[in-house]
Amino acid sequence: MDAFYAAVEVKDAPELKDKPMAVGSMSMLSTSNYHARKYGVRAAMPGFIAKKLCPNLIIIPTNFDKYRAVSKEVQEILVDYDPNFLPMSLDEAYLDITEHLQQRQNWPEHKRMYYCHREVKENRDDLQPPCDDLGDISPLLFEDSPPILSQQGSVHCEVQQTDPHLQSNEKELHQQKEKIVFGVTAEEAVKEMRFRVEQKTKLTASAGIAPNMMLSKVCSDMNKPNGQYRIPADRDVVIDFIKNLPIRKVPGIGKVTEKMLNALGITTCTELYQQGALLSILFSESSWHHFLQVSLGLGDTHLERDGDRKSMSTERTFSEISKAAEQYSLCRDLCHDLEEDLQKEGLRGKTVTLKLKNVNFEVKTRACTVPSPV
DNA sequence: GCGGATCAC
DNA sequence: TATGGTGATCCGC
Repeated sequence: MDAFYAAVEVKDAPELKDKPMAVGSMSMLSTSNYHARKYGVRAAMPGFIAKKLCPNLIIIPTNFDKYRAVSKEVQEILVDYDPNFLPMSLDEAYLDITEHLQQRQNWPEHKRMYYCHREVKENRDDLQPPCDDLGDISPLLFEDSPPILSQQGSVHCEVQQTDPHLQSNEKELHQQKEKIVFGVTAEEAVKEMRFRVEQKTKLTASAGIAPNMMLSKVCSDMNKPNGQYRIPADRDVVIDFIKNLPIRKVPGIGKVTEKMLNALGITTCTELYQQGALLSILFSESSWHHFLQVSLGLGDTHLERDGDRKSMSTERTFSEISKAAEQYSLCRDLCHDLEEDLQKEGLRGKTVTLKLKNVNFEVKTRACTVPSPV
């Protein structure tokens, strides 16, 4: 989902739409809308710094319950394409649409047909002119260059307008429907998926289509926001795509690894491959193996669902305190919170770690076993 | 087996 | 004023 938390908040408070805004607090932002990003305001940035970059930034506190509810709506659509899909967070998931595509080849048109519903207010003297209501309408299908319909490969996609008179005159609103038929290719299926998500939630999503998870993740960033990108299952195309790909784009290669590889003169995946011998000496076997896989465009093709959780923890950042009583009090609060979390999953007799964390120092209690009952 | 480092979100 | 919280993995010891 594009700028998910921010998009949800803007949807619920349309006056924010054209303003730079972010979700989070003065201490930490979760995400920002695209207006704010123009100023360099990014996720994981402290709000007070974001404010220096963009003094007009509006910061909305997080409403996780809302995001969870929207996330559920989206996931109800994803199930149709892969009942075994793998959510990575509230706004991101992997799907294996191999089987869906096989089925889809034989689907008659009506199973790939959707009505684009759009609420149109009747002209009334006490209402604003209808053109001012366009804010309610999906940019997806009604902007001058609609991203989904104008993308390559959309030739299978038809848009027809039904007779508006058939639907009109229902109280103050009438439904103006447009019929859309999606094709049978992977791209069409994914466009359909994103179309349904936007129709249902009024939020846009981006997608990557590729032969494995690593590549699809990278692809999903290519045409963000509100776009998609496909790498066909073709060795030459994959190699070509990987060739100039900055290693930092690869999931699993973070800031630290990037710096280490940069120090070796490695910036792209081609260089990653070329330095294989050096890497096999400097890094562990498994790291080297991972680098090699990446540099060849290889990745997991199987969506493995996580098993049981392996740990549960609670941590809190606090301002510097030196009084023992206050420190103990914090410990007790942490223990209490962790106990509650354990209760929620009915976990007892598990090993837990309590962690006290401060900017300048970190105190860790030893792991202990939660008595049963706590 | 543990803790530190790293990473994703 | 002010830089988060949770879970996973890898690796050295």
